[in-house]
Amino acid sequence: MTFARRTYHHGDLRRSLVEAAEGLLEERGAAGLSLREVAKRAGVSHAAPYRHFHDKAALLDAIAQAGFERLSERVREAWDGNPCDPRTQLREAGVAYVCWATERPERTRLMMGGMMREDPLCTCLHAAAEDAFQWIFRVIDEGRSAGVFGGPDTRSVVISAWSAVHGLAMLILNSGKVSAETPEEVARLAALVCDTVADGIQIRH
Amino acid sequence: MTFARRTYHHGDLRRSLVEAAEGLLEERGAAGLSLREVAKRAGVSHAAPYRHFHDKAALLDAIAQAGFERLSERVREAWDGNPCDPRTQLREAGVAYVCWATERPERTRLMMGGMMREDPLCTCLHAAAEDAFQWIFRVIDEGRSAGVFGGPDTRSVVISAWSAVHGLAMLILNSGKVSAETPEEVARLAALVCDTVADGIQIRH
DNA sequence: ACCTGAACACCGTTCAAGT
DNA sequence: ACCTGAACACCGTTCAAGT
Repeated sequence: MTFARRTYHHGDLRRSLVEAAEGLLEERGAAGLSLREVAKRAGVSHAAPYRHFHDKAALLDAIAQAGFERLSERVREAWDGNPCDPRTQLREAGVAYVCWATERPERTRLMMGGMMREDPLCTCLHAAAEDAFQWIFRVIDEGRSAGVFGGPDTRSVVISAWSAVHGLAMLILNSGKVSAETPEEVARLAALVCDTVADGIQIRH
Repeated sequence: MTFARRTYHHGDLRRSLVEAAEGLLEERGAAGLSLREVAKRAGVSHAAPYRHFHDKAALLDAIAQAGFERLSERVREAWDGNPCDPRTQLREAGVAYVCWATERPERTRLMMGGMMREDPLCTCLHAAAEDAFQWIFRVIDEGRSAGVFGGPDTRSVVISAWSAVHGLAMLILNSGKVSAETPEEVARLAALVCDTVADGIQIRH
């Protein structure tokens, strides 16, 4: 990738640290990730990361934030790809959400495991999460405007739909009771859960 | 509670350790819980806990297991309290699940945060979790037998219902986007989500 | 400006030794 | 049988010092 360092200065240490941390995260989980090991893998001393991140939490925040941006992108694609079809939009957005989450177990645990409940130091992380969740809101809102979905109010329906999608991802990841070995099986379950919710919020004629 | 120790022998150190750990858990979370601090609060040396637990994970497992037993009890009560009424059973079981979980944030994060994905050393933990989840299965199975609920098969319907209930609890706990400050608000949202699922799986006449 | 090396206060875990 | 105290190998974080 890059030829031997000529000085003790690193080219782009911040990026190298994030990449090393992402690798270590999927290998050992957030609890087993040590900043010293990250620094070692990036080829610097254990104190060097503090030039780029205030502390360990700040590095994990950066990884979580990048995760929300990518998840957001995937859900947006499902929205874009199925215009004027709220039921399919809901199913495809849900499938994208659950597939993305289950493909990256440790990253998802980091993002969804309650790291966001801390001090509002990192507004960027909250903004990235907000943006990802925004697309689910739009799917429901558009469906209600089109007269396909009903329910008492948009917020209530969003909570129901998002709970089902998010819950399925968490159960596959953490419960050990909902087995979905292949990506196809994950997608099948996600579609099933989304269709059940769609049946529950659909206006009947 | 107990009068001064006469010897360096502790009366029931195992129990004391669990209680100290439970307190520390809700105060600082699983990541901030140290075995040395638990030992200090129980009034023993930092090596003493190893007489009763193989390692830190074993202590956390014991706490998680007790949690599943209590959660199971609450869901079972909802089942018992509403015989021959699957729709109400589902709603009340869901409300019990979400309320219990949100009342004990750190304990629930410990139980549901992926601790169970480890080696099958602790069969007791898995059995306790299995038992808790069993009641949701029964609610759906009974509802399908009674001709109230439909769906392709019981397993699929259970996954949809459990996903919605579990997902709501996780979103309230971890997302920072679904706010439910009071127990009443939590119960209202849980009932709403359960009713949406019930609408989705109900057989229509 | 960017990184190093030593230092500090913590960890989990082990083990010989005490009662 | 049950607990202690010292010891080991790790942590995260800080900071004077180097280039």
